[in-house]
Amino acid sequence: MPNQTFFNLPDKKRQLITELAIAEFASYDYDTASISNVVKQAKIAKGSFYQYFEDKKDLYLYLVNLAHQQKIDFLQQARPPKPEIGFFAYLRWLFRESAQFDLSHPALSQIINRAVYGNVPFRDEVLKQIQSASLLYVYRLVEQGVSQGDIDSGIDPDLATFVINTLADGLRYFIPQRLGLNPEQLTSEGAPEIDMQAVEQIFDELIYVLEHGMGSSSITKG
Amino acid sequence: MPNQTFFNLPDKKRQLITELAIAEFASYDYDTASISNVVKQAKIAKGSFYQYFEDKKDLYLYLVNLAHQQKIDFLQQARPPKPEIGFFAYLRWLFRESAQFDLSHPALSQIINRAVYGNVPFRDEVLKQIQSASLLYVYRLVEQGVSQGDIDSGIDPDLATFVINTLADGLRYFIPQRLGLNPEQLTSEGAPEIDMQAVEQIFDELIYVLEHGMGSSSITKG
DNA sequence: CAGTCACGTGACCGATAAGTCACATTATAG
DNA sequence: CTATAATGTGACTTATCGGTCACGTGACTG
Repeated sequence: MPNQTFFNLPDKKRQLITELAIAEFASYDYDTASISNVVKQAKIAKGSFYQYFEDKKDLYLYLVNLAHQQKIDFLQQARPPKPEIGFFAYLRWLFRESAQFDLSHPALSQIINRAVYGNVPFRDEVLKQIQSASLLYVYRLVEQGVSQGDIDSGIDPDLATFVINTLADGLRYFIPQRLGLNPEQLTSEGAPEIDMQAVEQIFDELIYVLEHGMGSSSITKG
Repeated sequence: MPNQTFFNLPDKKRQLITELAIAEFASYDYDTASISNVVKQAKIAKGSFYQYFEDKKDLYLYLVNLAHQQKIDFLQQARPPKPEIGFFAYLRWLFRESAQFDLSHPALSQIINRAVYGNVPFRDEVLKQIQSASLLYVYRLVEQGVSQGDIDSGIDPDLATFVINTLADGLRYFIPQRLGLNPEQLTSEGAPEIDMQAVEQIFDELIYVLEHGMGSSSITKG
C-alpha cells in the first residue's frame, strides 16, 4: 500500500499520478512499464514518487486492486436484477454491464486482465484476490441456473463457466472491432459515440447462441 | 529476414539459437525479451548474433512467422476431414488439432498469441500476415456451415467466428487448468502424461454447447 | 525568531539493455 | 604458403531502468 504521504497529496495531483500510472501499466506489462516515464509525465521528482510508494510492486498491486474495486463498484451501482428472471436474462445483464465497464474504462479493464491472464510477476498473489472472485461468481451463477432448470443439467459447470468467462472477456476485442473502432480510440478521453443499439444486438445474439447454440437442428430459429 | 550467414550455420547450432530465442520470446514480451540472455545461453558472442540478424525486430518477426508456419504445417499434416461430415464434426477436428498443437508446442503457441493479441510493437505488421489468415479460415468455414444447413442461418457469421476463435484460443488455458497442470510444466520438455480421454471429453462438451447451447429448453438432453 | 518535521528534488548508483567495431580466427582458393 | 574473404569475438558505447540519498524548501510550533 502507498504511504500516507500519497493520500495527503492534493486531490488533483494524486489523481494525475494515479491516472498516468494506470495508463502506463495498461499500455505495458509489469517489466516494461516505466516509473521514470510516469514521474516525467506527472512532472514530479523520482524521489517524490518513492516517498509515495515503497517500490514498483507497491504501485502495481495498488493499481490492480484499485481497478478491481472500481469494477465491483460499477457492477453494484448498476443494481443487479433478481435471479428469478432466469439465468440467461441475468447473464445478459452481466454481459452488458461488464462490457459497459470495459468500454468506458478500457485501461482499468486492461490492467485487470493482464494481471489475471498475463505472464506477470506476483500473478498468484493477485489471482486469489481477483480472478477467483470473478470465476466463483459466475460458477455460482451457473449452479443456480442448473438448479433453476434454466441450464441443461448435462452441461459440466466448469465448462459453462469457462465458456461464459472467456466470451465475456473476448467482447472487449470483438465489440470495438465490430463497431469499426480501434481499441486505442477508447483509451483516450471522450468516447467517440458508441452505437449502443449495435452493441445490444451483439449481446442478444451471443446470449441466443449460449442458450440455443448455433446449430439449425433446434426447434425454431430466433 | 536473417542473413544467409545464419542459414549457413551447422544445423545443431542454428536450431539451438532458434529454440533458445523461441523460449525467450515465449516467456517475455518483445521489450523484456533479452538478446543478451539468448546469446549467453547459446554461448555465442553478441557480435555473432548481429551477423545473423539485423536487429531484435528481425529476429522477432522471423520467429513469429516460423511459429505460424509450423502451426499451418501441423494442421495440414494431420489431414483435414471432408467438409461433408458436417460443420460441427469438422469444427471438432479443428479444435482437437489446434489444441494438440498448443499443448505440444506451447512456446510457439504463446509467441503467435502474443503477437496477435498482445500490446506488441509491429503488431499491425504481423496481424495481416497471421490473424487474418486464421480468422478468414474460420469465417469461410462458418459460411460453408450456413450454406450446408448445419448452422442456423439467423446467426451472424461474424459473431459465430468470434465465438469459435475465442473459445478455441481459451482452451489453451482451460485444458491445463482442468487437468490440474500448470502451463509452465508444458513449456519444458517431456509432457507429463496428458489424459487425452479427458481432453477429448472437453471437446465433446464444447462442441455440444456450440451446437445446441446450454439451455435446457431444447428437445432432449445430450 | 529558531527549531523541527513533512515533503520535494534530481544527481547519482549499479544493473542491464541493444547495438557497434576493431581485431582474431578460420576457411577457401590460387 | 600466401592472400583474400567469411565468420567469430567481447569490450565498448549509449541509453534506460529501479532505486537511493544528501540536501533544499516551506509550513507549523513554541
